[in-house]
Amino acid sequence: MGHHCCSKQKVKRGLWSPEEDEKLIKHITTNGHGSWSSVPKLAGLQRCGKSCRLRWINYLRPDLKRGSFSEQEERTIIDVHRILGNRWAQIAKHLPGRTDNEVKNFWNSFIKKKLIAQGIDPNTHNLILSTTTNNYNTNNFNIINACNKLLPQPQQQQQTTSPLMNIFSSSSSSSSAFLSSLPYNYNNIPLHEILFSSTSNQYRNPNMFWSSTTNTNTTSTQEQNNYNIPHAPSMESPASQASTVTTTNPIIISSSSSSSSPLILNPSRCGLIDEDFIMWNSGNYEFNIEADQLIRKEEIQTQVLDPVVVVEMNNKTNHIHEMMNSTTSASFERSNNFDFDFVESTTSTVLPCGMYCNNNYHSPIDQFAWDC
DNA sequence: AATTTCGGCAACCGCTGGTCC
DNA sequence: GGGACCAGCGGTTGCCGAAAT
Repeated sequence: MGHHCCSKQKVKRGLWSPEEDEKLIKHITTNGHGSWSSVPKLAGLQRCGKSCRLRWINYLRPDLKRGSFSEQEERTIIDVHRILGNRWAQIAKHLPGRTDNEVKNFWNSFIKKKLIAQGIDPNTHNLILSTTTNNYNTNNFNIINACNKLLPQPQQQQQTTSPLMNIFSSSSSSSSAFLSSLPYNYNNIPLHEILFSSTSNQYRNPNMFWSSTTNTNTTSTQEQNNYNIPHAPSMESPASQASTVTTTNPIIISSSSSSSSPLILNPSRCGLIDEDFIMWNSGNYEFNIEADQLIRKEEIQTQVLDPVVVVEMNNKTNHIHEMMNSTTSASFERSNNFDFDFVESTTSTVLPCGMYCNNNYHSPIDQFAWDC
Protein backbone atom coordinates (compact mmCIF):
# COMPACT_ATOMS: atom_id res chain seq x y z
CA MET A 1 0.00 0.00 0.00
CA GLY A 2 1.32 3.36 -0.98
CA HIS A 3 1.31 6.57 0.92
CA HIS A 4 -1.71 8.70 1.19
CA CYS A 5 -0.03 11.24 -1.05
CA CYS A 6 0.84 8.80 -3.79
CA SER A 7 -1.54 5.92 -3.39
CA LYS A 8 -1.78 5.52 -7.14
CA GLN A 9 1.84 4.65 -7.40
CA LYS A 10 3.66 1.53 -6.45
CA VAL A 11 6.15 2.93 -4.04
CA LYS A 12 8.85 1.44 -1.95
CA ARG A 13 8.99 2.15 1.74
CA GLY A 14 11.50 1.76 4.48
CA LEU A 15 15.18 2.46 4.50
CA TRP A 16 16.86 3.86 1.46
CA SER A 17 19.46 1.82 -0.32
CA PRO A 18 22.76 3.39 -1.44
CA GLU A 19 21.61 3.00 -5.01
CA GLU A 20 18.47 4.97 -4.35
CA ASP A 21 20.45 7.65 -2.57
CA GLU A 22 22.77 7.89 -5.51
CA LYS A 23 19.90 8.30 -7.95
CA LEU A 24 18.31 10.99 -5.87
CA ILE A 25 21.55 12.90 -5.36
CA LYS A 26 22.38 12.72 -9.02
CA HIS A 27 18.97 13.94 -10.05
CA ILE A 28 18.79 16.83 -7.62
CA THR A 29 22.34 18.02 -8.11
CA THR A 30 21.85 18.16 -11.85
CA ASN A 31 18.24 19.26 -12.11
CA GLY A 32 17.22 20.57 -8.74
CA HIS A 33 14.22 19.05 -7.06
CA GLY A 34 11.58 21.20 -8.70
CA SER A 35 8.25 19.75 -7.73
CA TRP A 36 8.89 16.94 -5.32
CA SER A 37 5.99 14.96 -6.66
CA SER A 38 7.74 14.68 -10.00
CA VAL A 39 11.12 13.78 -8.57
CA PRO A 40 10.60 10.00 -8.23
CA LYS A 41 9.67 9.58 -11.85
CA LEU A 42 12.41 11.84 -13.14
CA ALA A 43 15.02 10.28 -10.87
CA GLY A 44 13.93 6.73 -11.63
CA LEU A 45 12.89 5.97 -8.11
CA GLN A 46 9.96 3.95 -6.86
CA ARG A 47 9.39 6.27 -3.97
CA CYS A 48 6.82 8.91 -3.35
CA GLY A 49 7.81 12.54 -3.68
CA LYS A 50 7.36 13.14 -0.04
CA SER A 51 9.75 10.39 0.83
CA CYS A 52 12.30 11.81 -1.62
CA ARG A 53 11.99 15.22 -0.12
CA LEU A 54 12.47 13.91 3.40
CA ARG A 55 15.44 11.80 2.39
CA TRP A 56 17.10 14.76 0.74
CA ILE A 57 16.39 17.27 3.48
CA ASN A 58 17.25 15.04 6.39
CA TYR A 59 20.06 12.99 5.05
CA LEU A 60 21.43 13.68 1.59
CA ARG A 61 21.71 17.45 1.53
CA PRO A 62 25.36 18.37 1.12
CA ASP A 63 25.32 21.08 3.77
CA LEU A 64 24.32 18.77 6.57
CA LYS A 65 26.54 18.40 9.57
CA ARG A 66 26.70 14.83 10.68
CA GLY A 67 27.89 13.44 13.94
CA SER A 68 27.08 14.06 17.54
CA PHE A 69 25.93 17.38 18.89
CA SER A 70 28.44 19.63 20.57
CA GLU A 71 27.89 21.10 24.01
CA GLN A 72 27.31 24.45 22.41
CA GLU A 73 24.66 22.99 20.17
CA GLU A 74 23.05 21.29 23.12
CA ARG A 75 22.96 24.55 25.00
CA THR A 76 21.51 26.29 22.01
CA ILE A 77 18.75 23.76 21.71
CA ILE A 78 17.84 24.09 25.36
CA ASP A 79 17.88 27.87 25.26
CA VAL A 80 15.84 28.16 22.14
CA HIS A 81 13.47 25.41 23.13
CA ARG A 82 12.75 27.27 26.31
CA ILE A 83 11.47 30.11 24.21
CA LEU A 84 9.99 28.39 21.21
CA GLY A 85 8.86 25.08 22.59
CA ASN A 86 8.70 22.08 20.28
CA ARG A 87 9.15 24.09 17.15
CA TRP A 88 11.90 21.92 15.85
CA ALA A 89 12.24 23.56 12.50
CA GLN A 90 12.68 26.96 14.13
CA ILE A 91 15.16 25.56 16.60
CA ALA A 92 17.08 23.86 13.82
CA LYS A 93 17.53 27.20 12.11
CA HIS A 94 19.77 28.17 15.00
CA LEU A 95 21.97 25.17 14.30
CA PRO A 96 23.59 25.29 10.89
CA GLY A 97 23.76 21.88 9.29
CA ARG A 98 21.22 20.32 11.59
CA THR A 99 17.73 19.29 10.62
CA ASP A 100 14.56 19.60 12.56
CA ASN A 101 14.31 15.84 12.68
CA GLU A 102 17.80 15.55 14.08
CA VAL A 103 17.16 18.18 16.71
CA LYS A 104 13.89 16.55 17.66
CA ASN A 105 15.49 13.15 18.01
CA PHE A 106 18.35 14.56 20.02
CA TRP A 107 15.92 16.31 22.30
CA ASN A 108 13.79 13.26 22.86
CA SER A 109 16.63 10.85 23.31
CA PHE A 110 19.06 12.92 25.28
CA ILE A 111 18.28 16.45 26.40
CA LYS A 112 14.87 15.63 27.74
CA LYS A 113 16.24 12.97 30.00
CA LYS A 114 19.12 15.12 31.06
CA LEU A 115 16.84 17.97 32.09
CA ILE A 116 14.61 15.64 34.03
CA ALA A 117 17.63 14.27 35.81
CA GLN A 118 18.54 17.84 36.71
CA GLY A 119 15.12 18.42 38.16
CA ILE A 120 13.93 20.56 35.30
CA ASP A 121 10.66 20.02 33.55
CA PRO A 122 11.63 19.71 29.88
CA ASN A 123 8.30 21.06 28.74
CA THR A 124 8.17 24.19 30.82
CA HIS A 125 11.80 24.49 31.86
CA ASN A 126 10.54 25.08 35.33
CA LEU A 127 12.37 23.68 38.22
CA ILE A 128 10.54 20.65 39.48
CA LEU A 129 9.96 21.70 43.05
CA SER A 130 8.55 20.16 46.13
CA THR A 131 5.08 21.34 47.10
CA THR A 132 5.52 20.94 50.80
CA THR A 133 6.41 24.56 51.48
CA ASN A 134 4.07 26.25 49.11
CA ASN A 135 2.88 29.28 51.00
CA TYR A 136 1.58 31.14 48.00
CA ASN A 137 -0.04 30.05 44.86
CA THR A 138 1.90 27.73 42.64
CA ASN A 139 3.35 30.43 40.48
CA ASN A 140 4.57 32.46 43.37
CA PHE A 141 6.04 29.48 45.00
CA ASN A 142 7.95 28.43 41.97
CA ILE A 143 9.25 31.84 41.21
CA ILE A 144 10.20 32.74 44.71
CA ASN A 145 11.91 29.54 45.43
CA ALA A 146 13.61 29.35 42.12
CA CYS A 147 14.95 32.82 42.62
CA ASN A 148 15.97 32.25 46.16
CA LYS A 149 17.81 29.20 45.13
CA LEU A 150 19.69 31.13 42.53
CA LEU A 151 20.22 34.51 44.01
CA PRO A 152 23.00 35.68 46.20
CA GLN A 153 21.48 35.41 49.61
CA PRO A 154 20.35 38.75 51.00
CA GLN A 155 21.73 39.27 54.43
CA GLN A 156 18.79 40.54 56.35
CA GLN A 157 15.81 38.91 54.82
CA GLN A 158 13.91 35.74 55.15
CA GLN A 159 14.43 33.88 51.97
CA THR A 160 10.91 32.76 51.56
CA THR A 161 9.80 36.36 51.58
CA SER A 162 12.53 37.84 49.46
CA PRO A 163 11.45 37.25 45.95
CA LEU A 164 13.07 38.83 43.02
CA MET A 165 9.62 39.04 41.60
CA ASN A 166 6.11 38.25 42.49
CA ILE A 167 2.89 37.42 40.90
CA PHE A 168 -0.31 38.28 42.55
CA SER A 169 -3.77 37.65 41.42
CA SER A 170 -6.48 40.21 41.64
CA SER A 171 -8.84 37.37 42.37
CA SER A 172 -6.72 36.16 45.19
CA SER A 173 -7.81 37.12 48.64
CA SER A 174 -4.22 37.25 49.68
CA SER A 175 -3.07 39.63 47.00
CA SER A 176 -3.32 42.73 49.12
CA ALA A 177 -1.44 41.24 51.98
CA PHE A 178 1.01 39.80 49.62
CA LEU A 179 1.66 43.12 47.97
CA SER A 180 1.99 45.02 51.18
CA SER A 181 4.43 42.48 52.48
CA LEU A 182 6.81 42.73 49.60
CA PRO A 183 10.18 42.92 51.21
CA TYR A 184 12.06 44.64 48.46
CA ASN A 185 15.22 46.22 49.47
CA TYR A 186 17.09 48.04 46.84
CA ASN A 187 20.49 46.95 47.99
CA ASN A 188 19.49 43.38 47.82
CA ILE A 189 18.22 43.33 44.33
CA PRO A 190 20.60 41.06 42.56
CA LEU A 191 21.56 41.39 39.01
CA HIS A 192 19.44 39.10 37.01
CA GLU A 193 18.81 38.28 33.52
CA ILE A 194 15.14 38.14 32.93
CA LEU A 195 13.54 37.27 29.71
CA PHE A 196 9.91 37.58 29.08
CA SER A 197 8.70 35.42 26.33
CA SER A 198 5.31 34.51 25.21
CA THR A 199 5.47 30.86 24.45
CA SER A 200 2.47 30.15 22.36
CA ASN A 201 0.89 31.09 19.11
CA GLN A 202 2.45 34.21 17.73
CA TYR A 203 4.82 34.86 20.61
CA ARG A 204 3.11 38.04 21.15
CA ASN A 205 0.30 38.57 23.47
CA PRO A 206 -1.85 41.35 22.16
CA ASN A 207 -3.63 41.48 25.46
CA MET A 208 -0.67 42.02 27.63
CA PHE A 209 0.12 45.41 28.87
CA TRP A 210 3.60 45.83 30.11
CA SER A 211 4.81 48.89 31.81
CA SER A 212 7.61 50.01 33.96
CA THR A 213 8.27 53.04 36.00
CA THR A 214 10.30 54.16 38.92
CA ASN A 215 10.47 57.10 41.13
CA THR A 216 13.77 58.61 40.10
CA ASN A 217 13.67 61.51 42.50
CA THR A 218 14.71 59.47 45.43
CA THR A 219 18.21 58.97 46.62
CA SER A 220 18.32 56.79 49.64
CA THR A 221 17.64 53.15 49.58
CA GLN A 222 14.46 53.50 51.50
CA GLU A 223 13.23 56.42 49.48
CA GLN A 224 13.87 54.62 46.30
CA ASN A 225 11.43 52.06 47.41
CA ASN A 226 8.57 54.18 46.34
CA TYR A 227 6.46 52.19 44.07
CA ASN A 228 4.51 53.83 41.38
CA ILE A 229 2.33 51.77 39.16
CA PRO A 230 1.83 53.71 35.99
CA HIS A 231 -0.85 53.83 33.40
CA ALA A 232 -1.73 50.20 33.29
CA PRO A 233 -5.21 50.43 31.85
CA SER A 234 -6.40 47.05 32.88
CA MET A 235 -5.10 47.16 36.38
CA GLU A 236 -7.89 47.01 38.82
CA SER A 237 -7.65 46.94 42.54
CA PRO A 238 -3.92 46.34 42.63
CA ALA A 239 -3.31 49.81 41.26
CA SER A 240 -4.90 51.46 44.22
CA GLN A 241 -2.91 49.33 46.55
CA ALA A 242 0.29 50.04 44.82
CA SER A 243 1.23 53.14 46.69
CA THR A 244 1.64 51.10 49.79
CA VAL A 245 4.05 48.78 48.14
CA THR A 246 7.69 49.50 48.14
CA THR A 247 10.09 48.45 45.50
CA THR A 248 12.18 49.89 42.76
CA ASN A 249 11.80 49.71 39.07
CA PRO A 250 8.73 47.57 39.08
CA ILE A 251 7.38 46.14 35.93
CA ILE A 252 3.75 45.39 35.80
CA ILE A 253 2.35 43.02 33.32
CA SER A 254 -1.34 42.98 33.28
CA SER A 255 -4.04 41.80 31.02
CA SER A 256 -7.27 43.25 29.86
CA SER A 257 -8.97 40.19 31.11
CA SER A 258 -10.55 40.84 34.44
CA SER A 259 -9.75 37.32 35.49
CA SER A 260 -6.13 37.60 34.65
CA SER A 261 -3.34 37.93 37.11
CA PRO A 262 -1.22 41.03 36.84
CA LEU A 263 2.41 40.27 37.06
CA ILE A 264 4.62 42.51 39.07
CA LEU A 265 8.32 42.23 38.70
CA ASN A 266 11.22 43.91 40.23
CA PRO A 267 14.19 43.00 38.15
CA SER A 268 17.37 44.93 38.06
CA ARG A 269 17.65 44.00 34.46
CA CYS A 270 14.89 42.88 32.33
CA GLY A 271 14.03 42.30 28.78
CA LEU A 272 11.51 41.03 26.45
CA ILE A 273 12.06 38.63 23.69
CA ASP A 274 9.93 37.13 21.08
CA GLU A 275 10.33 35.96 17.58
CA ASP A 276 10.68 39.45 16.28
CA PHE A 277 12.50 41.51 18.78
CA ILE A 278 14.29 41.73 22.01
CA MET A 279 14.76 44.69 24.23
CA TRP A 280 16.30 45.12 27.56
CA ASN A 281 15.96 47.59 30.27
CA SER A 282 17.49 48.21 33.58
CA GLY A 283 17.54 50.80 36.22
CA ASN A 284 15.05 53.52 36.66
CA TYR A 285 13.61 53.75 33.26
CA GLU A 286 10.30 53.78 31.70
CA PHE A 287 10.46 51.90 28.49
CA ASN A 288 8.45 51.41 25.43
CA ILE A 289 8.86 48.95 22.62
CA GLU A 290 7.29 49.77 19.36
CA ALA A 291 6.98 47.94 16.13
CA ASP A 292 9.52 50.03 14.35
CA GLN A 293 12.18 49.07 16.83
CA LEU A 294 12.38 45.49 15.76
CA ILE A 295 15.71 43.88 16.04
CA ARG A 296 16.90 41.48 13.44
CA LYS A 297 16.45 37.83 14.21
CA GLU A 298 20.14 37.19 13.96
CA GLU A 299 20.61 39.44 16.90
CA ILE A 300 17.98 37.61 18.80
CA GLN A 301 19.93 34.48 18.40
CA THR A 302 22.96 36.15 19.82
CA GLN A 303 20.97 37.36 22.73
CA VAL A 304 19.35 34.07 23.37
CA LEU A 305 22.52 32.14 23.18
CA ASP A 306 24.74 34.56 24.94
CA PRO A 307 22.63 36.90 26.93
CA VAL A 308 25.38 39.12 28.08
CA VAL A 309 23.87 42.49 28.25
CA VAL A 310 25.11 45.77 29.43
CA VAL A 311 22.44 48.16 30.34
CA GLU A 312 23.17 51.77 30.80
CA MET A 313 22.51 52.76 34.31
CA ASN A 314 21.28 55.85 35.88
CA ASN A 315 23.84 57.57 38.08
CA LYS A 316 21.46 57.29 40.94
CA THR A 317 21.98 53.59 40.95
CA ASN A 318 25.66 53.60 41.51
CA HIS A 319 26.01 50.35 43.29
CA ILE A 320 24.22 48.51 40.56
CA HIS A 321 26.17 50.42 38.02
CA GLU A 322 29.39 49.15 39.47
CA MET A 323 28.18 45.64 39.34
CA MET A 324 27.02 46.03 35.83
CA ASN A 325 30.40 47.20 34.75
CA SER A 326 31.60 43.67 34.83
CA THR A 327 29.50 42.87 31.84
CA THR A 328 30.87 43.62 28.50
CA SER A 329 28.61 43.81 25.57
CA ALA A 330 25.29 44.49 24.06
CA SER A 331 24.48 44.04 20.46
CA PHE A 332 21.34 46.02 20.22
CA GLU A 333 20.37 49.55 20.65
CA ARG A 334 20.04 50.59 24.20
CA SER A 335 19.08 53.73 25.85
CA ASN A 336 18.84 55.24 29.23
CA ASN A 337 15.32 56.13 28.49
CA PHE A 338 12.91 54.31 26.36
CA ASP A 339 9.27 53.83 26.68
CA PHE A 340 7.73 50.47 26.60
CA ASP A 341 4.21 49.82 25.54
CA PHE A 342 4.02 46.29 24.32
CA VAL A 343 0.68 46.18 22.61
CA GLU A 344 -2.46 48.00 23.36
CA SER A 345 -4.58 46.11 25.74
CA THR A 346 -7.79 45.63 23.89
CA THR A 347 -9.36 42.23 24.06
CA SER A 348 -10.09 39.57 26.55
CA THR A 349 -8.16 36.53 25.57
CA VAL A 350 -5.06 35.92 27.59
CA LEU A 351 -2.22 34.02 26.10
CA PRO A 352 0.49 32.34 28.07
CA CYS A 353 3.60 34.25 28.85
CA GLY A 354 6.80 32.72 29.98
CA MET A 355 9.60 34.20 31.96
CA TYR A 356 13.12 33.12 32.39
CA CYS A 357 15.69 34.16 34.82
CA ASN A 358 19.20 33.51 35.73
CA ASN A 359 21.68 35.08 37.99
CA ASN A 360 24.72 34.91 35.85
CA TYR A 361 24.77 36.35 32.40
CA HIS A 362 27.75 34.26 31.49
CA SER A 363 25.91 31.03 31.98
CA PRO A 364 23.03 29.49 30.11
CA ILE A 365 19.65 30.68 31.04
CA ASP A 366 18.33 27.55 32.50
CA GLN A 367 16.41 28.37 35.55
CA PHE A 368 12.71 28.54 35.17
CA ALA A 369 9.72 29.67 33.32
CA TRP A 370 6.08 29.76 33.90
CA ASP A 371 2.84 30.67 32.33
CA CYS A 372 0.76 33.52 33.51
C1' DA B 1 25.64 -18.14 23.30
C1' DA B 2 20.86 -17.13 22.88
C1' DT B 3 17.21 -14.23 23.92
C1' DT B 4 15.08 -10.10 25.44
C1' DT B 5 14.97 -5.30 26.26
C1' DC B 6 16.28 -0.78 25.31
C1' DG B 7 17.49 3.31 22.83
C1' DG B 8 18.71 5.97 18.79
C1' DC B 9 17.42 7.36 14.60
C1' DA B 10 15.42 7.26 9.94
C1' DA B 11 11.25 7.35 7.96
C1' DC B 12 6.33 7.75 7.90
C1' DC B 13 1.76 9.84 8.89
C1' DG B 14 -1.40 13.29 9.24
C1' DC B 15 -2.27 17.93 9.64
C1' DT B 16 -1.79 22.89 8.35
C1' DG B 17 -1.19 26.70 5.54
C1' DG B 18 -0.08 28.71 1.11
C1' DT B 19 -0.84 29.01 -3.80
C1' DC B 20 -3.09 28.35 -7.99
C1' DC B 21 -6.97 27.73 -10.85
C1' DG C 1 -15.25 30.86 -2.35
C1' DG C 2 -13.58 26.35 -2.67
C1' DG C 3 -11.14 22.41 -4.34
C1' DA C 4 -6.68 20.47 -5.69
C1' DC C 5 -2.06 20.36 -5.05
C1' DC C 6 2.11 21.06 -2.67
C1' DA C 7 5.67 22.07 0.93
C1' DG C 8 6.56 22.12 5.52
C1' DC C 9 6.05 20.75 10.14
C1' DG C 10 5.61 17.98 14.43
C1' DG C 11 4.20 13.63 16.40
C1' DT C 12 4.72 8.86 15.98
C1' DT C 13 6.31 4.44 14.38
C1' DG C 14 9.28 0.82 13.57
C1' DC C 15 13.81 -0.93 12.34
C1' DC C 16 18.14 -2.26 13.96
C1' DG C 17 22.17 -2.48 16.71
C1' DA C 18 23.74 -2.37 21.50
C1' DA C 19 23.20 -3.62 26.09
C1' DA C 20 21.31 -6.44 29.52
C1' DT C 21 19.70 -10.78 31.20
